[in-house]
Amino acid sequence: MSSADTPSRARGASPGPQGARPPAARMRGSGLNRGDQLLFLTDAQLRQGVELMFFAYRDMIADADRVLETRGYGRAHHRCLHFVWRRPGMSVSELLDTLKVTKQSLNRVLRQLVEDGMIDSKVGPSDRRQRLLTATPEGEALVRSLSDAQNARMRRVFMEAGAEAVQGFKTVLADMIDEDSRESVLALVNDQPGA
Amino acid sequence: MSSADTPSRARGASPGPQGARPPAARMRGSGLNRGDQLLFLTDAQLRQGVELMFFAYRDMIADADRVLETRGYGRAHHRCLHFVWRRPGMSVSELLDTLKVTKQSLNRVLRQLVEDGMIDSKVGPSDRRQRLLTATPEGEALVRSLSDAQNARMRRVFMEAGAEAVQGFKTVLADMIDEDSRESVLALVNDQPGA
DNA sequence: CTTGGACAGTCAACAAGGCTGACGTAAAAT
DNA sequence: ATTTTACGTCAGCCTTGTTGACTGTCCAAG
Repeated sequence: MSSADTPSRARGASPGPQGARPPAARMRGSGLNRGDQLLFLTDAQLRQGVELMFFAYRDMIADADRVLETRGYGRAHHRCLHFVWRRPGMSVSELLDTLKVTKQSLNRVLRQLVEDGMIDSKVGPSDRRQRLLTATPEGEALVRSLSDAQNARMRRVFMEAGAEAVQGFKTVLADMIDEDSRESVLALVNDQPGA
Repeated sequence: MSSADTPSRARGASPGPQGARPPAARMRGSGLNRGDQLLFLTDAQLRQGVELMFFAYRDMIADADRVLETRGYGRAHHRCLHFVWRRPGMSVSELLDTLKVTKQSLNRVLRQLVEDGMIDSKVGPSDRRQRLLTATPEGEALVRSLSDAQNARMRRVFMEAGAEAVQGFKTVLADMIDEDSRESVLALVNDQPGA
């Protein structure tokens, strides 16, 4: 079924992942639009992308884990609290849709967070079936300390990589999101908190 | 070390991945072109990076999950089998180090994979304490169908984003890896399978 | 040689956080 | 008014993470 070396023709290429090695053949100015270079997208190159996602995610997550551990929370609490903070007043089902987990998984950690006073849950005014969620001041404080941990890494990386690389990074990640949810996800991601 | 032309000042920043909504502070028409603007690395921009990693990883992983489900395996099996396939003959502790999980988590799934004939485990010839792991033909077949699922997404994304974006993507991810393990991880990632 | 420590891997028991299914209640549809 | 649908909750199961105790192997000091 597949390919050891199926080169699918594409524009795009990336000689080596990190900037440590000098870019091999760049082929600039080939006369093609947009990404410019026409080159082979081998399975090996795609595999590199997947593996890099794994390792980067693994290490990025670890920053927050260290903070969570001191509070007795896990990753599930983090995700839940983070998005509630991002969208104050969101309902449980909106949160479910964002996290793509089941109600029960969410409910367990959500209940803890409410009991612990990190999240405030109140019955929806127009639709009383809903529970509208908001982060309390304590919840916000925790979100902030979690963000700080991860932002430190991000800040270093973004500075080292430079603006163009960061732009590319964001473009690729945005494209990687399922098309169904992409629009709403990007609306969330790009929404300014203070606004 | 790793990167290209990195100024110490925050050069960088990417307004938004792609416009689902033109975010505030776009600085368009400032006379500086994209990539060259010197701009502040705000917390909001860092937060976008973290959130995009979450969503992209979530959806990327889902591709493989669908395949795994049909075989009765989970993500842990996937990771384990994948890296054994990448480094035939690797020992259990090397694998532990790659995955950064504890022995027992690994051992459970590893045992299943060995029992199911996906991985071959043999005593190390020079050091009989070691168990050297290799993917069997069946294991390789499974790895391939898992890769196919994820590569389809990667291929589309890489083509759509273009070569430069892909380059930036890989640069940023590589920088995001813990410095301690970065070198060895990149050696693994960049290692060509057929070589 | 042998003994003690370090290292590789295994096994047992437990916790976190996924999942499905059953259920009560509120809103909508008939 | 009654059925149907949607939202949130509760109970129970399974995967996969963790720590701790254990076996077997290697190597170095006595």
